[in-house]
Amino acid sequence: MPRALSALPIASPGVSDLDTLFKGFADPIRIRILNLLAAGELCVCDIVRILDLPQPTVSRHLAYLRRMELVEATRVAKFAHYRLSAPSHAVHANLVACVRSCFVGIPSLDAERRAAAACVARVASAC
Amino acid sequence: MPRALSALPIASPGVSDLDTLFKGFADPIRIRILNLLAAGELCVCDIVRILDLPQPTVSRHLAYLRRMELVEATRVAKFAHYRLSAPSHAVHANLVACVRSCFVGIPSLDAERRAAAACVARVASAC
DNA sequence: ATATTATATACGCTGAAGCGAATATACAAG
DNA sequence: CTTGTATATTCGCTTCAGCGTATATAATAT
Repeated sequence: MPRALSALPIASPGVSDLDTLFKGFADPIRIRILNLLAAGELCVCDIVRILDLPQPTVSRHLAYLRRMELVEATRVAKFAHYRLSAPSHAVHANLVACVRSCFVGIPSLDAERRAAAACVARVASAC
Repeated sequence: MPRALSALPIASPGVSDLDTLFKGFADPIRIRILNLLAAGELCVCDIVRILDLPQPTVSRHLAYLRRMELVEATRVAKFAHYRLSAPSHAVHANLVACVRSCFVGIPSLDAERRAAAACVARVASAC
């Protein structure tokens, strides 16, 4: 009796999956957004405020990241809450881990990640 | 007496360095080329043969990777020998490590890397 | 209903990247 | 010098991504 394939986690990606993944990271604004989301779930207005960018710019990049399946969103009342998706394969997992480890020590990213963490800390309520 | 900064290796990159780095990986052909070079130094004709792509296409992507400082080349007689550059910071190092570890198990990349390794093995001589 | 806040999308434009085909350069061999 | 092999670059073209502006949608409040 053959073993069932494991449900979701970690399949073998094709080259085009890798391409998609790296393209998701291949923009300075998206790098900054992914760095923020490494601190936890944020709504669009938090990201706009922390990165100090026009809202349509942020929304467009978030839509791009959603298409690449690098982030997920849920709507809670007026707010769209974005978070990093669970990695779908080893390379994806590695890149997310890299955001959490290798990005530390880069001053501008450190500052933005701290601001995001403060936002996440003010949990459910205002922000 | 303050400690001297270590010579070349591992400085703190800016966001635009990260952007440059990820853009280098953000193309299926470049992913395949970087995967080949993980096996060792190769000349352009090897890469052309293994990937079965037009030579100008390969040369153009190699030029791109050179500009991004992801690869280096030395000319030996008629042949341009390409290899991965030494990582210039932690994120770069992480990505190169990812090529060597996470790319393993992806069938098409495995096959191409094996072909490259065979090429590298036929060391100095023909190939 | 109207206004306000949050978010997403469409439009027109610009710039960069990719391709195939052709051409240029570099070197070796005859 | 001519030929042949290896590599790089240029050209014209197309596609895509990014931007700012404006507009659409969604939910809440008045």
